[in-house]
Amino acid sequence: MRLTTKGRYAVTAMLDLALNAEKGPISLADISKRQEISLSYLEQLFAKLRQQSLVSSVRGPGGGYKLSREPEAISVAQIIDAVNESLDVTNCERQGNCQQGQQCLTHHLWIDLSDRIHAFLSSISLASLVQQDEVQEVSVRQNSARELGLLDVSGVQ
Amino acid sequence: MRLTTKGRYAVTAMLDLALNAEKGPISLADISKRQEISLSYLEQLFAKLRQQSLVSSVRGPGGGYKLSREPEAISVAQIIDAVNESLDVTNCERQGNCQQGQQCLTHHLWIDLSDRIHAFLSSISLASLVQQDEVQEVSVRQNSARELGLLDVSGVQ
DNA sequence: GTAAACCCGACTAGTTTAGTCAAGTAAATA
DNA sequence: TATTTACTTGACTAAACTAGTCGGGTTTAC
Repeated sequence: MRLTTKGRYAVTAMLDLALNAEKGPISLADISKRQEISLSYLEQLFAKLRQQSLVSSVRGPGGGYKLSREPEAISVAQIIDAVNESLDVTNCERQGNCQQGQQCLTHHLWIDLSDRIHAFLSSISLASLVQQDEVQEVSVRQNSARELGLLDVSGVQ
Repeated sequence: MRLTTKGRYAVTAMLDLALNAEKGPISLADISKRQEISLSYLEQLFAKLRQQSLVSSVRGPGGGYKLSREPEAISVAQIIDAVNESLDVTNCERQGNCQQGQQCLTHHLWIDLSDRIHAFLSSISLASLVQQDEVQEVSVRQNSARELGLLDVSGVQ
């Protein structure tokens, strides 16, 4: 299993989309500024999110991305899966052939942990994240800082 | 967060130690054969396990490693931690300075997931693994296959 | 027709994993 | 005390992956 910035960026970007949904299509440039994620990298991630039908795109000026389903119907697990990060912590991809075609000593333990991680992240939808107080606060901060021009966003990272 | 063969090997090797404890010190060569883990790699892992006082070593002929505590007092989380694999899935190492010194949008989510993974693996001791039926079965298989010479272990992987 | 935005593929520096290899040191037994 | 077994340490490495960059497209609103 890996859970790196790739998966975290994807979830963060999708949450940004959910939070700003009422503004119409959101450009990757906007997400890039608000969330401080490289635009080119976002393009890579959104290519995969689009392939998995989690977002749809609108081309041309004023275009951008929007969620292709209700935020209630998109779980964090689905997003991480879409960008090819696996939540599986077994070595054998759950097949039980970890040692000469048979189960290794700790197979059951890793299956169990994988199931718990998956269950947790499947139980969390974008909609439930949007409702959290912490998320609301950060979102307000991000939007106000930007509108007030307080952040020098130009060349940062 | 990473959970790779490094952490899995460490847990497997420690469980092997717990299962074969009554035989006295267990050599890395034995663990290497039973669990099919490279001897040199085991040496690296056990150096770290010893530094964290999870095992103690006995030198000389007939020597090897043994658990330095009761198996009830060693958790899977401790073992993974000892070999420098982090169970933390945040980007900021829980510090909350993920975005320009303040929390990123998904900070709380990753803290929550990290806590759950840690709680799960902390709740599992070597002793509780030893008692599991699946583990018992695999252990019996490993020992009998070896004593009967059914496994060609020489050049495999 | 031009600019805003998405789309796509090639490339890459750096890090980590999962080891190998070689040269030791410590201690039990003959 | 010689020998052997086993631990100990450190240097090295191929392959894979991450987290990007770069350069060119294409689509569409105005």
